[in-house]
Amino acid sequence: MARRRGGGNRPVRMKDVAKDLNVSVVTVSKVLRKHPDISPATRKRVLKRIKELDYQPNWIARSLVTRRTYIIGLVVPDLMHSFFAEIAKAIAQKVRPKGYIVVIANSDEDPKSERQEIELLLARRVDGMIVASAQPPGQTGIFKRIRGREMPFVLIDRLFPTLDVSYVGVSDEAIGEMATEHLIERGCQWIAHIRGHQITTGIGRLKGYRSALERHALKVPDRYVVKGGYGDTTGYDTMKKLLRVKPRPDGVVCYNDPVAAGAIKAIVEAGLDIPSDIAVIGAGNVRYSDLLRIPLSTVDQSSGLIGEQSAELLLELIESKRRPCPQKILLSPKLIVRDSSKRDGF
Amino acid sequence: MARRRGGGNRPVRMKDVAKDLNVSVVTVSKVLRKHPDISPATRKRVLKRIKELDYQPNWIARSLVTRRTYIIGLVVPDLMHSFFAEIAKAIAQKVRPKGYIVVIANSDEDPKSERQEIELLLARRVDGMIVASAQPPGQTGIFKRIRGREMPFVLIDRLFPTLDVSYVGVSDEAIGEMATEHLIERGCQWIAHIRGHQITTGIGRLKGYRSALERHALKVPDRYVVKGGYGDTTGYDTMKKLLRVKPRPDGVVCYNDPVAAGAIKAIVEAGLDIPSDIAVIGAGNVRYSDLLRIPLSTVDQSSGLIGEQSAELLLELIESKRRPCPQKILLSPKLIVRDSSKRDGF
DNA sequence: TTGAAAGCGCTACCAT
DNA sequence: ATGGTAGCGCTTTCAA
Repeated sequence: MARRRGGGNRPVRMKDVAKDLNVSVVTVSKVLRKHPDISPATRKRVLKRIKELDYQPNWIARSLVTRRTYIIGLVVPDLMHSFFAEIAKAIAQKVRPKGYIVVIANSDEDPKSERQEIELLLARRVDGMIVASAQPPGQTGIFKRIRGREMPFVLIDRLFPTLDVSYVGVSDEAIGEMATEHLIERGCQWIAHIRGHQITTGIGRLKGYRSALERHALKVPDRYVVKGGYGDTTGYDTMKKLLRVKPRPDGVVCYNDPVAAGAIKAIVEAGLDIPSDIAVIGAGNVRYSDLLRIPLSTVDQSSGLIGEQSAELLLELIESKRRPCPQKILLSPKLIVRDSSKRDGF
Repeated sequence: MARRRGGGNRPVRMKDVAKDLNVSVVTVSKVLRKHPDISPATRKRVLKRIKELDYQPNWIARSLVTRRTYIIGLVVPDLMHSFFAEIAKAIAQKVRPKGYIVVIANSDEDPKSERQEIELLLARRVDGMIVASAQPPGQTGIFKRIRGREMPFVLIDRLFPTLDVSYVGVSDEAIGEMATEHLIERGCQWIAHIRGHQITTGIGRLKGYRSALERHALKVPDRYVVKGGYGDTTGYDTMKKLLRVKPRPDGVVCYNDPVAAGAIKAIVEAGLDIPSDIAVIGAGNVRYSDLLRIPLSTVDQSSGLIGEQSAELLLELIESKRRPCPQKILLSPKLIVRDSSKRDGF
């Protein structure tokens, strides 16, 4: 007994368990995989010895045979953005009970780096991938490559409409519309938009902003739409410019919460009141939005749900023999009203 | 040629490359691992065919032989806290060039869940682990287990002094001292402390707070130290209590930035001015600290550096034959002065 | 410089 | 219900 514990201290193998019990390796293997045709007596003996020896199955060896790694790859533009961190967390939670682990890759919002990360995951033979892509709208080559490898994958957050693949996210157009609609209801007349440079999501929100205005027959000149970029600080600088536009905007729809936070700072510094002079709304409902001096109204993108649903979709793709058709899940945005937009209507 | 591309579309193997070229599998293998004794001619032919067939080595098979997975496990209490997200990012960046991928596990600040995650990584035979532990101070069993498995690992952020293991982080005592010292310099007399419940880091910062006061012969009664907990909102409630203490504190050292953000909110709501009535300082220098209405002074813990250094340490442990002795790296905290503490001294 | 053989630890398949 | 055999795709060793 207690063999292999000497020189080298290598981990216990099935063979060791089997030998101790005078059964075959196959029997042990079957017990581990809960195979039905094993007598209760043998099963018990095996289980007992396994515990005694602290045996742990070798995933690598198993993977080699089954061609399954039980690893899921997640590619995000920026783990530091709490939106993606939350998605990552939700995914990990969802797949863990099924035995999968999650490898997170950062693309840093760079298309090329994203492609490299995906190649790496491909080479590692993960069982499936979830990608919030930083590719520009037309660039779908990498996704075709993934599909060519017959690797299950799900896109999240950033939609590529021309592509027939599974997707989970919130309609950006709906986000833009909902935010704008809200400010209109609150009596804003001159609603500006700080748009994101991130083409795929930025365009959608801009479109939503425009269609909401249109529906309410509000004419707002183009100079009310300004580029805000993506970073934390850009909202600040952009808002400063916006304050010089005449007539001064009385409402601002921001691409996302970080941008909105910057905008708020600029408005307050200019000595104006939020929301009575200018109402502000963001998108994403990131964690700290409530902690800003003026708590920020926002459109929630239910990041947790995105994570859960995409994980579920992916597991289906992985575990079903016949590949189900790609499915696009559009989640509804939710309006969160805080102080930054709490002004009376007319 | 182009064999194995038919039924099933299984990935190309070394064998396929070899057969096409009339060389042995071993030769191909050697080329891939840059083994010296291969003629330049053969090498070139092999490389060419590999590219043509888009061959990718099977990591699983390789792992089975070499007993190396090239996977590193990272266990953090909360990926949503940008402090840990940044560490994760830095680690991934550091180890990637060497071919490692990183699996991130969340413990949700729960000791038991952390132990389970660690067990999982152990079972997966990762090459090494980096953990920011949520274990209470005395509980070192799980670390001994990791060591028993001869698994290289590095502790970060949370130090366990009784344990002789590698560690990278900032001295919590130094953080507490630096923050307190700063408020003293700015002329605060009645400095309160909102402490964290997180025993291992909370205790250290509290200690630093106390010793700074002592050095300056400032007597501050115990009622100036209150429990703030760990979440985002607790700083708010705690600060409210603190405002009723007489004489009213004119400075608050907060356990971390999220707590400080809540405290700021409470102070402003009470109609008091920051920093002239009360100066506030946090710790962690999280991303949004600059975006709060009153930009928050803080003690930076250089999360990026923690990631880099711990990764470096771990790689050393993994890649050196003879295990180097455990090394404890204490990084220096850095003071970041923003508006929340910018008041004149006396 | 090249390659045949053995084996990493497991599972699949088919006898018994 | 149990087990022998044959791999999975690679690296290692050693002989040629």
